[in-house]
Amino acid sequence: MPPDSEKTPARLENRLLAALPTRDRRLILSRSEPVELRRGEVISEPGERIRNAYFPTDCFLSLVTPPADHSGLEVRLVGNEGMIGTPLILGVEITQIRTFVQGAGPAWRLSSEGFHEALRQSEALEARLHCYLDVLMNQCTQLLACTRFHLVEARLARWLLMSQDRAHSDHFHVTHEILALLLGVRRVGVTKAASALQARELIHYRRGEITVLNRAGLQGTACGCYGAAEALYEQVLG
Amino acid sequence: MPPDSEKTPARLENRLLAALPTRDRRLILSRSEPVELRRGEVISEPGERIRNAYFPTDCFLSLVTPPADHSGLEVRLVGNEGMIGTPLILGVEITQIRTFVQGAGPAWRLSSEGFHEALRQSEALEARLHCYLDVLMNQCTQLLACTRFHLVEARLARWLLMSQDRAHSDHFHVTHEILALLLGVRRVGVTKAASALQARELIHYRRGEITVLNRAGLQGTACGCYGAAEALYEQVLG
DNA sequence: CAGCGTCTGTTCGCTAACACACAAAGCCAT
DNA sequence: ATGGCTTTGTGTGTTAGCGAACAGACGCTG
Repeated sequence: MPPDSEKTPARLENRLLAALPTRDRRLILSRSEPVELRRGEVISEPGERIRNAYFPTDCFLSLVTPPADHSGLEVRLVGNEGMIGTPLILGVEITQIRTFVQGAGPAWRLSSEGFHEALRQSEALEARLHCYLDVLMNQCTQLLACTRFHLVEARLARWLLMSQDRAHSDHFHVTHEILALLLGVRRVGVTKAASALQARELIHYRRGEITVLNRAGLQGTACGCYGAAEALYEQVLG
Repeated sequence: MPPDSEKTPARLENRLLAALPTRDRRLILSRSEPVELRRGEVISEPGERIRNAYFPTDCFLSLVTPPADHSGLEVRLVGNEGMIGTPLILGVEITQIRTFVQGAGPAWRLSSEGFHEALRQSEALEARLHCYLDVLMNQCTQLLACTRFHLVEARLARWLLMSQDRAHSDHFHVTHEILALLLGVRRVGVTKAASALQARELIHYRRGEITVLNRAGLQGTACGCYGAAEALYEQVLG
């Protein structure tokens, strides 16, 4: 279902938690506190210890490999369908990637200790997060092929669609510069692809403010990876 | 340590299992049977149910996204440092990728039921496999950047080194055609890169038989991803 | 030893994306 | 309103890798 034109005012839930039995959901929410994440806020850097887990409710974040011998590359976009701090599920407390906030908004936060307690006490939570991990691994291999074979314009269209889903709005903030970092291409490449999309009236943008005008058109331009990744999630966790 | 010039005759163990306490190792080995995998043998296809888990002892396998709108692409190379059937660790019984044998040799095989029993009864096994999963996820993101940014010649050199490690020999079988499928490039691209390496006397090949002549030289040509991926494994599981 | 399939080498034209450099336009603050 | 910063647009030349097609070399098998 395509999001409404305006941000839905209704309170959003995190989809990993919403599907749990009431008891289990209470168990984890009782250990959580609501926080507001600001755009650009950095949640983790490679090599750091993971202090908190986050369950986004109406915000979304990018996980990227930081610029090293290359320019940087997004490996995952997480909204209220996922969580931040997945290594904790496996008992690992060190992250290898940078996480930063793409779209500002509320999330549940709990300490790694609190998360572990909840995980030990709720089999339903553990089972669901295990399924989530499997989806992530498969989405990662999909992203691998996508990044290798598909053109920048298609990959950009895909990113915009995913972002629209996670923003729950057809409007969100992101500059060409940032997109270049996420897609692993030059900023100029983004400008070229984006203006092509704008020329076809699929999107409109202006100084970092992007609006999706024609979602169906974007889907036609995006590679099949868009639908495939979402379908996999729905099939396992939906 | 570089492998010997000839295949080591000593019986190899699977490194995930070898590090377990004796009790736990017995637990899982008692449910396993030794099998010989033949080169080219297909272990799984996308969408299939996972019937068995495998712990390679002296063989190695490729996991690939099958050719779809593109040519195919290797997502993982597994030898006696890993296992086949990782979704089972998360309680998932469906695979999304093709698995086939790259280098023939012995492995332990056990049914998915047997694997689950062992997993339930051995916390040490579960903990170790969880760590393995975390390593895999990180290696996948690394592969993503590598595939995006590095040149074919460097990626080929990396693959040869990884393959040499897993073959425990400086000689193994693989054609340019297969390599093209694994690296996600045209066969011609492999031929070009491989002849460059051969011209510099780093390798020798002839009709699918490849020999590594100068490992240090190959390492110089390969991208840093080679060392990084191995180091991550050693750090967590070594 | 004839024949066929497999494997490797080479060529030609093409294009997506690169690197570098600079211009213009919008927005904010002093 | 002016100067400075951020964001977007454009232009030139280069390159790695693509697609398609073909030729030679090796090795097995009948």
